[in-house]
Amino acid sequence: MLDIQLLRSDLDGVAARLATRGFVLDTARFGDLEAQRKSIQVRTQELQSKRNSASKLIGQAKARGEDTTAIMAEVALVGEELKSIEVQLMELQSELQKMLEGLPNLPHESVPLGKSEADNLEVRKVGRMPVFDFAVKDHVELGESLGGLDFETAAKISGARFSVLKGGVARLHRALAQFMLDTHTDSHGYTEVYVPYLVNADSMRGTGQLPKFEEDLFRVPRQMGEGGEQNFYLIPTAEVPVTNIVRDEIIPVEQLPLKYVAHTPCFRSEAGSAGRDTRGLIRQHQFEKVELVQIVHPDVSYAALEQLLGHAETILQKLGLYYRVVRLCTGDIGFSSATTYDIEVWLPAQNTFREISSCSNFEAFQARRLQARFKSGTGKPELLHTLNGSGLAVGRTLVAILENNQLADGSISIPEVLRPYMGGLEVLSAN
RNA sequence: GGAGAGGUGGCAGAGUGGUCGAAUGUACCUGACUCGAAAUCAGGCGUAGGCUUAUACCUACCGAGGGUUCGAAUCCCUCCCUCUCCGCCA
Repeated sequence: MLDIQLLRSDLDGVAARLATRGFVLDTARFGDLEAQRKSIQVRTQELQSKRNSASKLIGQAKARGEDTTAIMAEVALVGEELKSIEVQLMELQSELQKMLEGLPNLPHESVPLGKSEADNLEVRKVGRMPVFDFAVKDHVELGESLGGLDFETAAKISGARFSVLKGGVARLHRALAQFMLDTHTDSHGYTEVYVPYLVNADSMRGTGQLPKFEEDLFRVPRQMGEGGEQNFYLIPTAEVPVTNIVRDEIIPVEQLPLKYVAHTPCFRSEAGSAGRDTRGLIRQHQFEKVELVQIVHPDVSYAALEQLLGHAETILQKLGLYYRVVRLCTGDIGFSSATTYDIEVWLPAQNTFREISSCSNFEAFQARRLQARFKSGTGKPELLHTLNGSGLAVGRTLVAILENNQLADGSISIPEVLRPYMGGLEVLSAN
């Protein structure tokens, strides 16, 4: 959420910056709502003040045993007007709130201008593109012939966009997650957290998934007492529960930065991506991810972003995967993000790079919704900055290992760093 | 699932219709005392919003939402959460 004070003081400036990411801010409507809000709020507070002081007088008069009918008649009139004007004020404020919640974050000045994915900026390529002296197979073919990937059974159990992993492939998948967690906790200073996979609407609102992106989520209705109904939502990323750890909290400045890593499943409805990436593990309703979250002082959030990006890259380097880092342009960054780097891994079977991590600085956008603040000594509480990044998407990393490490006979050479997690296995082959 | 207790400021904890945004303690900040510190004493110390050049002033907030009333932390209704005991259970 943006600071409403900023919209009041520099509406056109905000509109211009939002325009760079293709968002049209209805400045006339905002100005209109604000003007109404202002006059009605002033009037409301005036009336409340009148009522309060009259009520005080009544109390004092009664204490002295005096007659109060005259003043009570007077204040009754105030009450009438108050009742209707308070309703108006509430409606206006919820209109404004709705509008505000629908505004995406302002891109940082350094974000390259652009309309779409095509305008993203390649920052660097790292590693060496693997060369094969045989025809490469894709991960589906490899996984199935290893007896470790079964989409038909998954379709029977659940439907499209689910998978069943078996044997060595299932273990490799687990090994990847363990390796990532261990690396981030042992070498990068993150604290491992285990968090709920079902969260409430407040948490989804806090990180920006709600109200705008409800159709991307799996909602789990929940019957409460006496006809009450509330929803749980399956998390689309660990970002949601982990970042919400600091919702409504005031963190002492000396505890910063908070660095958390969590390994969770992620659930996405993939509404609107029908027909895209239907083959294989690339786009699933359920997948695993190791997520890095940092909660930091505003002064250091951009340094923290570079650091976090480096932590994610380390995983790829240790796995020996070829990848590139891409700076997303204004037209392609996510709703809540001020700056985003994507890491894309090389997939030889597709002859292309595919996203395997996304690292973002949200600045105070999420913190404002979350009321996540820090306090130093005597100072007032201030909003924190929040960041996160995948470190990495486990399913897609598995795809990358299968495809990049395939041998001519369809077996897979296990990266050295994973072997301790695989009982020392060096090559994964059928049976 | 059954029975009970409770949700108040950073924390602890008073407050059952009228100067209560809230006693008191503690933490924190400032000052005095001290060579310095501790102890002690004095003062300050919630959040959000409005209006304002600025002070000042005003409004809202005592788990959430609704209601009664001239007036609600306090009374009524609904919901949520926490704790204790019993039962069941991975």
